[in-house]
Amino acid sequence: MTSSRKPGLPQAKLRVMMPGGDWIGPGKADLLEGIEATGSISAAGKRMRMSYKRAWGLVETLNRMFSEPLVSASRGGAGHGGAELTATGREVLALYRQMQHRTENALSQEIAALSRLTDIPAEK
Amino acid sequence: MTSSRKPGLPQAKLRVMMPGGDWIGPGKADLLEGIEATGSISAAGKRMRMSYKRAWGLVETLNRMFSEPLVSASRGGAGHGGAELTATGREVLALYRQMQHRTENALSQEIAALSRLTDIPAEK
DNA sequence: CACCGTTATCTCCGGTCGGACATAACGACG
DNA sequence: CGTCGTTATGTCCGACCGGAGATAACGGTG
Repeated sequence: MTSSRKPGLPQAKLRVMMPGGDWIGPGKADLLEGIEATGSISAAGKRMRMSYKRAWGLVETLNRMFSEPLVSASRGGAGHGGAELTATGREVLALYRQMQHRTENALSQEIAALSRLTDIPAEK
Repeated sequence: MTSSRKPGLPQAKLRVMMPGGDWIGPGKADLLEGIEATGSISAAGKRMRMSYKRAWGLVETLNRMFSEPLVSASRGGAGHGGAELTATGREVLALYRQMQHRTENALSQEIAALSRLTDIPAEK
């Protein structure tokens, strides 16, 4: 062994700034995914250990960001209320995941180079 | 004209998470560039309309992130003190800019698709 | 040895963010 | 028509962030 290194590789995260000044990043993407998986804003928030207030605020922002809402929510009713992604919502989520994968693939070279710069040079 | 759109395209910003929990994003990259250009932490901060305290804190973080400092600063002396990028600093800055360009190129397709989702559909 | 501009460090403070909690509305269902 | 779980909305509060400003250290230079 000639050098040691902090555990874990550098990791690129993506934030897509939208024209209105809002943005979508890993947090909102995960929340969308959680809503798709659980059918509920509060459950999706709970999964991420985030208060309902915050989860609801993020959804409100997401719904403002595009010309059509990404999340459709309903109170009461058969399933005692719930939420689901709209077609636009699924599309935006898929696009963000696609962007994530593309960046990961595009940056592996530089990630490795940065990781080397966290090496602790061996003793002379 | 069949649709209108908010001005400006979506824009991807990159945040590279480093193993220690710190990260480097557009702000720290611009600050490094400013230090390289001005030879001073305070001048670089001023250019970005940021307090010296904040600029100095960012530099401290940057110097902790890698195995060698990115910025070398000196008080007093010939030029009344100043700061410059180390070789590692220049390398990290170049790598980040490279990553920026690669992501821009890799994501143009999805950026365009997201932009279409901010269109306001034409009247029927 | 005083001067200079920058680095380095401190305190104070206002704005912001998010959590915790409370409350109400909702609407099908039994 | 009461029950239920969720959405929707509010208040209160502590944590954190960053700016403003003060102060000192530094070390060549004149």
